[in-house]
Amino acid sequence: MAQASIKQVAAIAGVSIATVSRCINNPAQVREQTRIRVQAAILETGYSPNTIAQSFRRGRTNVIMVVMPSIGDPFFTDVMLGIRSVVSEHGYSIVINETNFNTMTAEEIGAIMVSRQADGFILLASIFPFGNEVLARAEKRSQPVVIGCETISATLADIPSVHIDNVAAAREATDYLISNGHKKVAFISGQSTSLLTKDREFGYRAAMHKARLPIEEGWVLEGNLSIEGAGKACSKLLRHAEPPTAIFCANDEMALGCMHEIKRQGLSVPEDISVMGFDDIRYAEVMNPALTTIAQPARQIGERVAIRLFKAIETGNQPNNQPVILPHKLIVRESVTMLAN
Amino acid sequence: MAQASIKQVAAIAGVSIATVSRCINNPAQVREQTRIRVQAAILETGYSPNTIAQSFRRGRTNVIMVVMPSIGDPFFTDVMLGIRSVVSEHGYSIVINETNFNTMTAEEIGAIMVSRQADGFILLASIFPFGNEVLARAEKRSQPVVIGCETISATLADIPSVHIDNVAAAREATDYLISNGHKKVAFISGQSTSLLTKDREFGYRAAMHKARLPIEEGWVLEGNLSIEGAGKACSKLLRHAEPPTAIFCANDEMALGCMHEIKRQGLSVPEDISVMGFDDIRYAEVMNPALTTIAQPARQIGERVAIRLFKAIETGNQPNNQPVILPHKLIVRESVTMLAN
DNA sequence: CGGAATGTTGTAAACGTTTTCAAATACGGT
DNA sequence: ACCGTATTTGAAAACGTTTACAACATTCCG
Repeated sequence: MAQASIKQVAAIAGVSIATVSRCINNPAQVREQTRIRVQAAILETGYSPNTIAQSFRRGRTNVIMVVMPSIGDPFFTDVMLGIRSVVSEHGYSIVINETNFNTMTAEEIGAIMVSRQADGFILLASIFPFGNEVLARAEKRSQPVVIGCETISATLADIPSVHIDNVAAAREATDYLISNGHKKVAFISGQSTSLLTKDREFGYRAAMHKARLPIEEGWVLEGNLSIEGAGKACSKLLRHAEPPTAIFCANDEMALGCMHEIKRQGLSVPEDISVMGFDDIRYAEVMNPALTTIAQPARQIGERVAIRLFKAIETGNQPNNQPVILPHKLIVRESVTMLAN
Repeated sequence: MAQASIKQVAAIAGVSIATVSRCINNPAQVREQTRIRVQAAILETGYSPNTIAQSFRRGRTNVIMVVMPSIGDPFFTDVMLGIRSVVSEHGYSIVINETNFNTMTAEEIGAIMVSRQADGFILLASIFPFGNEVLARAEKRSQPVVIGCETISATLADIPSVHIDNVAAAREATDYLISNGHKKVAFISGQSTSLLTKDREFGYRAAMHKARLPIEEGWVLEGNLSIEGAGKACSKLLRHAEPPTAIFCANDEMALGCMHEIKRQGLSVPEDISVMGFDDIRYAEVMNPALTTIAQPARQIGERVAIRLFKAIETGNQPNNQPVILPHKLIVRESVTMLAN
């Protein structure tokens, strides 16, 4: 037997479908005696409303779509924790859409957003070049968009966002390395499409410049935010004519890749070379040596992003576009040490 | 201006909505001259079909729902890789539903599945007690279900599944510890609701028993598949009157937690105590010492699960219920060493 | 007891699409 | 030019809900 519809429930209970609908959505409105009859019919048929039909009719899905680089990234997973807590408080569900670390084109993302399966979007990935066009379409059907973690290009400055000050944090991290006597500091960035890691690179360069330290050709490399990518970059760094004494990675995952590669080459962290990460994922503390890094308030970012989104959904307006900047924190552990000389 | 509907496109192109629909879904069926006019109208209005309406009308969502313990778990993330590749080949999308490591009740999961938002389900989590009732409902509306990784309770034996032989793998892991001279081997399991880790515990017990090695009271503890949970369990183990010389963890995440705790207590792996994991997540190799563990063919599991699901979707039948058992592999690294004595 | 006010229910329209069926048109062959 | 066939199109129904509106029933008050 196929799934029961509201019609069959109505027939069995001897009422109209409107009454059944009211029993479900607004029980107070229907007489107790009727309600009991309908409840019985629902139980008997095993009826449950067809969500698709509901969404269709209501013009509302009660779904939030989160666009993120990868579900495998522990940092974004922590952000999701915050998002989820707020989203489920509002009785909404989450649909996750991965960009596979930004390899999806803006058009692909746009196509997905356009298909109207969500009432709002949270963008944790840099979608670039991300046309205003896509956002205009989202706005056209009043689907608010909030950006988390990522900074965004100037042309899209009017989209609300929640993130830390990546430039300042990277500067602080680099300063810490410098204050530990390191003069030769390398940087491993993310993909060139990731504006967020560009900001971190900018902070690194600023700190080096301020300390009047040169950045040798070949000290700034692109990992792809992965262990493997960083391993390759690190290997190049170690073979560099002027090898760095410290490596600053744009995320922890890459820092782990570096540490692994350094060990593989028979060197050790931090004795031979210091490594600094970014994000403070849960594996950072567990590493040996434990990873010195910058902590982001991941969960809190998630919460704030979601809160802003729901404000927009509920008021029907895009939230005000002032970016929310949350504090970061340098976490000193064992992977960076004072340069002996 | 709100989002254009098919009606407006039809009006602009001077055709019926049926023709517009055909232009999108079956272009060969419409005359080129007409098609061009319609295309122009689509471009002009920025029209894109309302997916909700399509799903509603078609009675098909083109969505697969994956129920998994946590998106933060690197192992399941790898399984997802396999699932995704197959699913997107079929032009379907994925909706992920987390059980937060099985803290969701079977009723909650059931409610989600029941809401008919997906054409099929992949269960990577042990949902227990998982009533036949829920599955019956899924069957009623012909939504096939395939289980991955998890073994399932006997009563549900007729659901198709894809997984490794967890009992044999755990036996092998334990045998490896024993063959390294370890006689005092502890085991940290997952939550009691996780049948999968029960199987691993069973394998561990079988190997110990076969080697005529006693399992002291307090050697089998419950972590909750997390770093923290394992840390606590490990700490108890280290304070045990008869402390083990090796700890076998039901997953790698917990093995990392153990290694961290052991280090925190001023001991070292593997000199003072050996640690063995399970899953071979990408962090296992990066650890220092690198983690000895059992590798599961995660990606392949994902692919096979998805393939079975689509076979069921396409034929309209539940796939045959023979479980597919994929091979596991012992990965020897550095965290287990021969017991000196 | 009349009527107003309130409470409860049913009818029917609407949401945007796909699809069946029939009608209309084009085309090829004589 | 005409018929038969193939191609192209349109009208209308259907999917399962929610909801505006109207109708009916009940209660309350004077």
